[in-house]
Amino acid sequence: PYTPKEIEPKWQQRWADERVAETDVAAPGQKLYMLNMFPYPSGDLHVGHGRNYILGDALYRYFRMQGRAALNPMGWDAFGLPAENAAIKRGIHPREWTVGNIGRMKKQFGRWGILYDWSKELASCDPEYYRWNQWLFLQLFERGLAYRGKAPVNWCPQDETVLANEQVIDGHCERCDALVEQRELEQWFFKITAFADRLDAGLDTLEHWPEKVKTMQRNWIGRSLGADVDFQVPSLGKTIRIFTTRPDTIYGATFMVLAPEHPDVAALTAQHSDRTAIEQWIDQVRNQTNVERQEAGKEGRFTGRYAINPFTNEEIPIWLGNFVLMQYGTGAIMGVPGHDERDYEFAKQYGLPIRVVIQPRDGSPAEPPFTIKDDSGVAINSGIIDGLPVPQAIETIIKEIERRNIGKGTVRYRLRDWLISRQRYWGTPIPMIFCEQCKWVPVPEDQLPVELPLDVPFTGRQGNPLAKDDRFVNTTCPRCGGPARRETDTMDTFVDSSWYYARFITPRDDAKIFDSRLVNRWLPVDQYIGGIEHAILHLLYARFICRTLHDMGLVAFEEPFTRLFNQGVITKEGYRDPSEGMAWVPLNEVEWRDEMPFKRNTMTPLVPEVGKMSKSRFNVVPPDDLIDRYGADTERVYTLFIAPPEKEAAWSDEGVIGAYRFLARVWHMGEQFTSTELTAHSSQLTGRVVRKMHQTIDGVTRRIEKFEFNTAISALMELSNTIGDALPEGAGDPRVREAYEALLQLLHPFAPHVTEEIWELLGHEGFVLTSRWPVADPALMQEETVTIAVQVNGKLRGQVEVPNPPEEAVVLEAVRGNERVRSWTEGKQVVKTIYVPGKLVNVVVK
RNA sequence: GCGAAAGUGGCGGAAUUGGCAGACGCGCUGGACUUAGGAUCCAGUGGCCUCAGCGCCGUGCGGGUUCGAGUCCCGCCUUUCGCACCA
Repeated sequence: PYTPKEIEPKWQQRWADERVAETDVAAPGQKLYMLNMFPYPSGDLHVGHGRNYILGDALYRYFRMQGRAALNPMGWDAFGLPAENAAIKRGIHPREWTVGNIGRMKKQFGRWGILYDWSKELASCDPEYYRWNQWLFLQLFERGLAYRGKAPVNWCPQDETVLANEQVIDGHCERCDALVEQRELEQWFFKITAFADRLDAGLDTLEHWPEKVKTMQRNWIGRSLGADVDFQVPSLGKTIRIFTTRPDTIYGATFMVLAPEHPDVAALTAQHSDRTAIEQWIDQVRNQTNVERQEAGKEGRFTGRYAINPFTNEEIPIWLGNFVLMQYGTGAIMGVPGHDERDYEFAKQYGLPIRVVIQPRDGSPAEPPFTIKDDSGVAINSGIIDGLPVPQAIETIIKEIERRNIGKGTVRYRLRDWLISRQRYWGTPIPMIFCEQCKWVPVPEDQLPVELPLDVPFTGRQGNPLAKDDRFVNTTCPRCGGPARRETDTMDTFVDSSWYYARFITPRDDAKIFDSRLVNRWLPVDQYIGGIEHAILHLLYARFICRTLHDMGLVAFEEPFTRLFNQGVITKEGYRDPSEGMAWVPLNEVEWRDEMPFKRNTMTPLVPEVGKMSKSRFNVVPPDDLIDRYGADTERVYTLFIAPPEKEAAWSDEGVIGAYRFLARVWHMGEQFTSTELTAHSSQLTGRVVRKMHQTIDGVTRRIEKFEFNTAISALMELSNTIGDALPEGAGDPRVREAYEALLQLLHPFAPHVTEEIWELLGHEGFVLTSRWPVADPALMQEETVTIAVQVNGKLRGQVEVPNPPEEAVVLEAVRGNERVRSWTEGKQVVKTIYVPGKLVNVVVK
């Protein structure tokens, strides 16, 4: 019988002992760098996590069988908040907690039969790794790409730290969902905006990235072309600069709106008739978050001042508005209510004039707000650009603006600099020292790493424990030797993950960040696999840091990941506790879930819900029971079979059995082959088996390359069924046995343990992994006979079996109803060749 | 609101190019073997009928192109995801 429980540990041990996945990066060969995004070691893995790693392993084994020198390393994104929270809550040191989790996860990878090159393992919380984070910081600092700046920043009151813009979702903390506050603080930033244009342009070169991810990055970078234009404000004797993407609508600008934070606001309102009221309003809006402002609707106040529209020379009122953002553009806009929805809404509310300056090309009247931007719109009532289609109008007006020296064509980005300071303990210390005399001084390279002290108290109150550790904080200034204080903020953990893929090549190098020669040989990563949740954060930061490494001359490429694949999540039916903040009560989920949707001890009704596996939803499937009962191969095959890998997939406990039965059948067939002598006896079904084998080799190969693992496995099931049909009589037939062995090889990436075991029982030396991937013979792939359906007047009139498929089939005449079909009636009798090898053909005759 | 993707049996999902719709698997029905079956094996399984016929209907809804449409075109509906005052 098929006993995965005995087979699997044996092979896992063998693979580990033989170090089959260890790659010599200096050895020659056609390189292939596979990488799964290194995980945060949060603890136990469930079958949902498994998808990602099983996928990568199947692919890795496939490439190895293709003879590629493939590298498949793994490491740990080991700094981060959960470790610190665990320390506060349970009194375990973050390091201890993290190391324990790493051990459990590593063991789980082993039980899944996943092959990683553990000789290259790294963890970002090790000083030997994070010292290079610090080194990188210093390099960026030297180049002006790391700087300290005061800016309104996102503050999470729950986690007591600042957050990057990328970590704020709808005004809430990405991690704990607390409402994020705006605070004016001095922090460390990386100047990612200096790379906005290159990061945007580079997306076009990423042919093998999902469009979705590229679109998300494009939107995040937010490149827009437009113009800066200066409007005179005679009463102040100065100009105010606005930014617009629609300079072609400038003749329709009937007012101007400034953000309440705009630096000229004070001067503009200084002599306002009701100064107190307007200042009160400004204060109120300033204290609102963007979300609150949006909820309030369009609100504004007239400043009492006017600007001059440089093209109409009209006086236009200057307003303040809650919908204008100081962070984008110049913090001032020209109001064109005829052609912008927001301006239109504002104008309607305050009775400002609306002027139409663009209309549809066909001359039909434009209904404001008419926002067409392509050449189906034409400028009207617009002086020098009258009659021009929008794109030309934009071009012409920008030239005129530049000629008159009142502005220029500009490119603006939505992207803002990356705030990397975190007021937390468990992260890379920022290697900077503050001295009253010399101000901020970088830690000299030879003093790296600045080590994180391990013996600090975790109270969970009053912020970062580092700041209270005098031995850490007090130091001397590297420049003047006077007393100084260390920076106690640590780096965002996304810094750690922005370059780890390069460190894997030479992970133990203690003299430099990595070996450029070898990194240039192995990188970029050929196949990167991970969740879509990193579409912006990690992948954008990594692309940015890669460019900085490129500019330092350390790497020869600008894009770190050639191919990207985002696997979908695995969902399961479960329940959600609608009462937030209630402690989770452990319970016997299975019994409880079926019986009553109430949380034990509380009687809080739970809401049925299908979703991602999580403890709070009571729908986590731990792999252990599953593997004990059916084996890791079953989980692997089921996980890949369940759905296309990029799609969300619903886990079904019943469905698992199908994968198990399949493997058990393959096993059972193996027993028949091992107990039968080869006799050269030919079964009637042999021809069919041989053809099926070649078709399957071809199909599975193509499907793996296209990440269609689900249909690759279904094709293997078909081959298995076809071979099964030829048994037991066929067991002695060498050609049937050949097909069976091909099945084992094709199946190996998905179910490595069972295929290894049978391979050995069949008397082969060595592992399937080191054997070759089979090759299909196209000549033997074709069907022996082709079924031709004959239709008359569109009705099926029978079928014709054609042995030894002809080069072409012949249509005598094609008809539709009583009508001849023209395109089919050229020539005399032979009208159209419609035979396609391997396919059913409809021959239409009269 | 804007943008993108997707709608196929009881379920997960198949279907190079427009060419046998529903592969493969789950579930279900019947049978075999069994003291037993939540094991295994065999058969069946889209719906309908005047129920075995060379039958009718059928891929979200309504049209269109075509000898032929799940697939292409037009218009709706629904769902999911992303963005959301970015001027």
